[in-house]
Amino acid sequence: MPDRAEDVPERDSSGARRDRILDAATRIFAEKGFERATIRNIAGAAGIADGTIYNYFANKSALLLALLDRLNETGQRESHFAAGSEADLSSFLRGYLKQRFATLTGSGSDIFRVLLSEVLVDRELRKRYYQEVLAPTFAIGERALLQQAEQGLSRPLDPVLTSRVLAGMVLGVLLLRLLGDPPLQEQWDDVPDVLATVILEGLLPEQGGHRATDQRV
Amino acid sequence: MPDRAEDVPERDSSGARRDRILDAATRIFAEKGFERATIRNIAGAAGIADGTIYNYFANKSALLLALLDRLNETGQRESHFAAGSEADLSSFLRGYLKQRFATLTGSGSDIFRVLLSEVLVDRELRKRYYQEVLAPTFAIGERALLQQAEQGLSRPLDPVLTSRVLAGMVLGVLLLRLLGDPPLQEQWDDVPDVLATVILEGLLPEQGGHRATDQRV
Amino acid sequence: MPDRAEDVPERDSSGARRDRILDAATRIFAEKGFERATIRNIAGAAGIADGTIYNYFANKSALLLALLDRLNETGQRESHFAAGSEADLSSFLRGYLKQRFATLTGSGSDIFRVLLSEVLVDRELRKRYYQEVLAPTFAIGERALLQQAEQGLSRPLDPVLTSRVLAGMVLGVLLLRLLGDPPLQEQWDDVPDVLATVILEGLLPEQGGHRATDQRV
Amino acid sequence: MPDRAEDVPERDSSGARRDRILDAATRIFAEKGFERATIRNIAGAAGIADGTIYNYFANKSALLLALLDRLNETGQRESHFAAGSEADLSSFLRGYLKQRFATLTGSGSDIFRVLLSEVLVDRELRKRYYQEVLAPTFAIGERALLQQAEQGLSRPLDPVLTSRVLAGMVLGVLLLRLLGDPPLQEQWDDVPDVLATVILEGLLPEQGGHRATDQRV
DNA sequence: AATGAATGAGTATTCATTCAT
DNA sequence: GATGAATGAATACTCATTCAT
Repeated sequence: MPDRAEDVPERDSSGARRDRILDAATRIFAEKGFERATIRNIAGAAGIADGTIYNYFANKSALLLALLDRLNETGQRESHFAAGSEADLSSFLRGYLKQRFATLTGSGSDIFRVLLSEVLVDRELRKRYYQEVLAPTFAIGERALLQQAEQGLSRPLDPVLTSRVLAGMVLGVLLLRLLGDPPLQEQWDDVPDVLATVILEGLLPEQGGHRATDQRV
Repeated sequence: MPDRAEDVPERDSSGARRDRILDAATRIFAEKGFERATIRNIAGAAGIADGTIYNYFANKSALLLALLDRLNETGQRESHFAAGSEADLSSFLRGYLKQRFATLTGSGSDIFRVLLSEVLVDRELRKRYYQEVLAPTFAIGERALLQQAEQGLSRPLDPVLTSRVLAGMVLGVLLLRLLGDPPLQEQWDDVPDVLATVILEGLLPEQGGHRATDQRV
Repeated sequence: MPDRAEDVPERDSSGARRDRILDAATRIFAEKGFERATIRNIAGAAGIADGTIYNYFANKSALLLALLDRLNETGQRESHFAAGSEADLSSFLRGYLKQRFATLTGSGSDIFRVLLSEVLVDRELRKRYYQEVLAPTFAIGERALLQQAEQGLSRPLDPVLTSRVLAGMVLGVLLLRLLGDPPLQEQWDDVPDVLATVILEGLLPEQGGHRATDQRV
Repeated sequence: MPDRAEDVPERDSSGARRDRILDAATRIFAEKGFERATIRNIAGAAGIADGTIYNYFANKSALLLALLDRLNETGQRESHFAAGSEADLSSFLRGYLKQRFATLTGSGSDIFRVLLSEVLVDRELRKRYYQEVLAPTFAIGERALLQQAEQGLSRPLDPVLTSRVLAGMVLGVLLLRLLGDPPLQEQWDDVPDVLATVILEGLLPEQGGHRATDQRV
């Protein structure tokens, strides 16, 4: 059984141990929330002594910040190709949605849940989250919307608020999934398309019948 | 001495004292979050002794649940008239948005923030929140969307997912505001209309130019 | 058994409980020193729960400061009559010595030992001790020495350094006793007179043989 | 590379490294006190790894004991010549004072401060300090006083208590200096003479006016 | 009902010491 | 010998909850 890395901790490089701790923290934070999780819980889950955590992180809060960094790295790695696809609005949007949904689903969604929970309630963390995650996202969104509008490819809506509305849609749907909505969990793969359709074409029925993108679910 | 109610709490009816406590809890929870708020903080803010809180609430968690109930009551009171307005899609949507934005803005947004923070991280509370708040909302939304679609007033999108997408939009935009986004805080009054326009007509430019609702910001 | 106050803690006035805690702290500090004494030790010795200590003192350090205050109060109470006796040098000195020896002997010596131990090593506490205890003592000593010198009742030595030398003698002898010197412990009552003789007349043999005070041991 | 010893510790003889550690310990102990100093602090100050200290000392306490030994060695080395000078009382005393003041001033005073702080509070260390430092000092003092008295060179005071009183004076003045008294720090060089004068001749004014030693400050 | 002192379980963090490399 | 990561016992302090008054 060579791949039982989880159970046989011996031989850890320093970076690997740091990762083990963050993995454990993710698990425990996801289960109990940041405040209710204890260092002992996390150390136990990581299979190390309490004190060892402090060889890698200054304090409990630093664990959360490290998770934020992790989320950021993942997001940036994945947004590389998204930045290049500035073709038409429709494919840009679908690309963006896929990317965000990918980042914040799976194990990333656990991190996101705890992080969001704390961000809502910790002013300092909130500021950091805004600067490192939201602001860059908005900046990209505004630029893309502006480009689209200039080329006549989208309605001339206020790019600032519109980027918020779009990001909010993604965030909100993700949030509803985190809150346990069964349909969103079961049909999660269909969501990007519904979302894209609503965003692109709206709820109102077509009047001319000759819109470019027409996607229904 | 009727107008000393706020400053000099003496002689409170039992219900009024309960309310005082919940008001204090709202304030303190909003400021520090549920876990970091202490019973002593709340008692102090309410101008009573620590122990007195336990005459009105079984424990600290019960305070949070009571706040959830409060939020529910407010929401239900305000959704009465919204339920009746099943006119056209546009006015239904704008009505719905106004209502939700009203409920979750102002002092309600503080409660919402803490509640959301805990809901994300407490399974039991999450279940309750889903059953008491989200599920009813979705039910109303699905029914309304179905009606609209049957009458040909909206595109025939999946009402289940679409209701999630719509609710998610509202939730997401509110969340971004709670996370401190300056544009959303400064131009909050413009948001419902941008949201409505995107939802109703989408981002794509009009092709026939004769859509019923055309609202730009 | 009405005076078993130590064993039957029930019915404590608030002040009495504070005193119980300080008594316990004195005992434990004396036994193990400030740093090695634990709050649990002290609470146990006081017959109360750990947390209760924090209803009376902000933290462990506050216990030490309170002991310093206690020592101060005792000292001041006893120095009342000493301040009045500004008769001749000999009786002033003997009065001063008796007073100081009294304050810093018995249960006071335990407090003094711990306090001194910490004062040596804690800059903040040292400053406070100097301002509250030593500086006032020196001020009194300098004034008295000056008076004596002006009236020709003492040699015209520098009052500033001489007051230090005198205070140092007392302190030093006390210290040697605290360090366990058997002769000082056994013949403690004789010490003030030897001290007084040395201070007043010096070690050198009399040359005129007609000095006022001549006391040997 | 002979002059890089201080900055670049590489290639230390074993004894030199031991000394480096003790020097570092002296510095750190003086700054924070024994209990609040950490092995890591000391290792850092010595420019070595934490674990290395345990190749030279059994544990943290052993560092303190080694410092005590160091102080002893210094004291004994310097008391050699003092022991020989059994001329007259005055020069004996002044010699003794100079010697003690020299030993316990400068870098020695830092060691002394920490040592004293711990000695006051650690029974075992206290016993050792008494046997190794105080007892021998008293023995020498008693013998010297007896000699002086037998030769009629001093008053016939009890040599046991008088030696304590004399040692106490030195100790006490030093202590007051350690406690931060500004006059003692600024006029430290004048102190031995004031002390000697008081000890030899007392405070009382001369009556015959023809004493041998007459020293004022 | 109101009070607030008392409780004591619970927790983040520190740090002397060990030991594999 | 030197290293420094790992250990885990130890501890000050907090705070929800109780209950005698």
